[in-house]
Amino acid sequence: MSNTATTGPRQDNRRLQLLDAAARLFRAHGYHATSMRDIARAVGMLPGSIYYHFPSKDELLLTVYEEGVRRIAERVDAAVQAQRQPQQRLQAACIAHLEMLLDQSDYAQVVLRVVPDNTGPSQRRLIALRDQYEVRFKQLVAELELPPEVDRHYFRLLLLGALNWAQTWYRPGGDPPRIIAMELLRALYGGENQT
Amino acid sequence: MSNTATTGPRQDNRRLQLLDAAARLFRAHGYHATSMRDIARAVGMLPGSIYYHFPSKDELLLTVYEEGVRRIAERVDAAVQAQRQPQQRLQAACIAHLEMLLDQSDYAQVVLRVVPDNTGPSQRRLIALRDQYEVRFKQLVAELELPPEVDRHYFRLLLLGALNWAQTWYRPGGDPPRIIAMELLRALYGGENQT
Amino acid sequence: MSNTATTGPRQDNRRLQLLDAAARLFRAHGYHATSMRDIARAVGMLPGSIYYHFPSKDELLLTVYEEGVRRIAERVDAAVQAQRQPQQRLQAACIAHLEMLLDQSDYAQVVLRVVPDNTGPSQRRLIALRDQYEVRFKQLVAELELPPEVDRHYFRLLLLGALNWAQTWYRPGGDPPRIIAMELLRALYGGENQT
Amino acid sequence: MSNTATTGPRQDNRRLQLLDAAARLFRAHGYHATSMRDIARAVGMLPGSIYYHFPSKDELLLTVYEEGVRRIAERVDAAVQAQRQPQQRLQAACIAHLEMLLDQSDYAQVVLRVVPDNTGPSQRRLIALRDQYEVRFKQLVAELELPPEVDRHYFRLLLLGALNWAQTWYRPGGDPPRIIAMELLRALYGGENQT
DNA sequence: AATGAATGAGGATTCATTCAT
DNA sequence: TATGAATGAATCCTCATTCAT
Repeated sequence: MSNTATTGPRQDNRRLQLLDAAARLFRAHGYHATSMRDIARAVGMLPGSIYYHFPSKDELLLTVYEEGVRRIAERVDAAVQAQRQPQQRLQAACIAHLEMLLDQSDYAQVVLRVVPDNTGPSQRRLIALRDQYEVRFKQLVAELELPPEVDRHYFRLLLLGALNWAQTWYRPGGDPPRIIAMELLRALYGGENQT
Repeated sequence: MSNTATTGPRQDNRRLQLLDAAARLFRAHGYHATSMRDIARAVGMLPGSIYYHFPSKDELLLTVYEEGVRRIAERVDAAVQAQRQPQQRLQAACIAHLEMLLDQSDYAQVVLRVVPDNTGPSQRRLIALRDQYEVRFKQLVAELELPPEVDRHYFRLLLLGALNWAQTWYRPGGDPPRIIAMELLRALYGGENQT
Repeated sequence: MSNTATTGPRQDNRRLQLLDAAARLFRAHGYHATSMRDIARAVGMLPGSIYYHFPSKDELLLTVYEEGVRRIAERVDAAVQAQRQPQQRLQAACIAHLEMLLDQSDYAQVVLRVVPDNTGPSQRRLIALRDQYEVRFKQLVAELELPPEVDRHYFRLLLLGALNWAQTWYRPGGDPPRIIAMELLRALYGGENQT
Repeated sequence: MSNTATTGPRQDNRRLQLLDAAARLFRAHGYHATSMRDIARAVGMLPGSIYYHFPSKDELLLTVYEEGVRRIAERVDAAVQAQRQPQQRLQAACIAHLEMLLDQSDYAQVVLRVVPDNTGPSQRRLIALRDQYEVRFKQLVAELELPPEVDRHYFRLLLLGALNWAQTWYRPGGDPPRIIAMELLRALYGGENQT
């Protein structure tokens, strides 16, 4: 098990700085284009000093991933629990998901941006983490009323794909994530089923 | 302008081999994880020899991108022109798009898989190429009959996002791309508007 | 002078553990291939903590060397003193020497295995320690009856070389050290001089 | 198969320089204490440039080993073939062996000096090379007339051990290798069997 | 049209060691 | 007695690229 990002009893200050910097850089440039030197420089350390806190670049990514999943899941779960109606539960999830994804958390963005392919020995763990998060949406879609000819599997993939791909075209300054989420949902539901 | 892959009166044999190898490797491992050595080895050349054909790795990527856009656009355009009804024109486009993206063309896959971020000086050109391709969908959506409250901008982003994200979860052996495209569209249209 | 391992009125527990671990690892992997980390891990310490007990890796080696010489000398001396006849005194020395060297003491093995070359500033001390041990054999050979044309200097080098080199080809499970020592001596004496 | 050290049709100049430098440094400092930097500096190259000629440090060692065995075997075989009598054939072998070992060839010295232990993935090949060389001595000893109670296996180990260990105490300026070899043999044969 | 040989910078990682606590 | 955190230099090696031939 890799260490969780949440600190122990002590301050563990630099470890968190390190993790933050790694998340920011992985998100901005991808895994391969980010060097340990870059990360070290970002926190004012020497490259070798990172290895006191993390045994490898791969493990650093894994820890960022874990923390990313933890954070986005927390936010989405909280948003969902505040709603009763299936339709609104899903909407709340989408908004929270997109806000984390576009605006707020480098950690969460890494989870979707860094393709766990040829990133080292933790590949499978990364994929498992991602899947473990997406299970929520499987459930939310299951609760939903949908026309019988709609395959819920593809409905979920349609929705998540559209949300996740927003990372690609989103630019700060346009519509805020909340609006984007709602517009995408409106486009999806068409005229019917409106709240 | 870098030459397109089809340019050149002569055989230009090795150049094409080189492009094919680059496309295959960029698609499989990403830009940063693919080295010039890898590409050279794949065509039985020495790394230095690539530079007779291409001035840099960046330019190699750009050329693959251009060719990718050319190929997917060609296929999509042909599919669209075979249809008259807006609904079916869009459907045909989606199917062609997804087939290229998932199954058929390393070139096309690179266009979506390699995030043009910190991949070198051609960043902007890459993004422009991608955008230039997506214009087609803007037009196809414009022709479409849609409920008035649906924003056509977001409708397009929803659809393309869902299609493009399929790269992430698609595994050969599951439903073929054509079926996936149609299921996603059915999930999008819900019960209404059926052909 | 660095302290010998037995010095210290107190328990000096960790210091001894440290030496044992260092001896074991130096013997198994050599000086350069053994890191302070390895040694620390072997006794459940952090690398920095070693420096409370020893000022440097070099000094650690020196101490192991000293202890190695002390131990093998002790054993050989005891074995020799139990015999009267020159021939048998030498034989006893060879057996004790080989048993320590092949089987019993990591410390003793380090003395012969780690070539004191570019191992740090103690080089000369290490060589001196080794020489100081070998003096015993000079004496044992001096007592011996030998044909006049045999140079006692080379006789000693022949014998010690053969014994020490056994480290190279010895594998546990073959003849035990005692037998090896006696067979080598028999090969050396040929038919004559038999006890 | 690693490349042999003997040049191809071209000059292959730097490769040989590299091999020479590696042999010299491995002999002088051992494998672990010699860095690629050291080797590069010795031939006026940058460290990375070595990798054009050799794929790894381990392979460099392997090639030196191979060349070392080749050279010493060649010399020893030539010396042996010039003699008829078993006793003198062995003597010639010992002299040649020791001359290579002490004076002449860094390559040969590496074979005996660098313990193939924790030196990387070629360990077994290194040991095999060493064994393959020593087979000669098995044969030479087999031809020899020896008292029946002498085990020829141990006789060979005695002899080779004594010769090889000479590396440890030999200092230029003392008796030359030829004399040393003969003195060791005289010590071994005692008064009898003299030529 | 390509090779052989190299460059120089940078890749991740490990080293022995330090020192405030 | 030791730890936690770091240093600075070095480790082996790979990178994209160059250029005379």
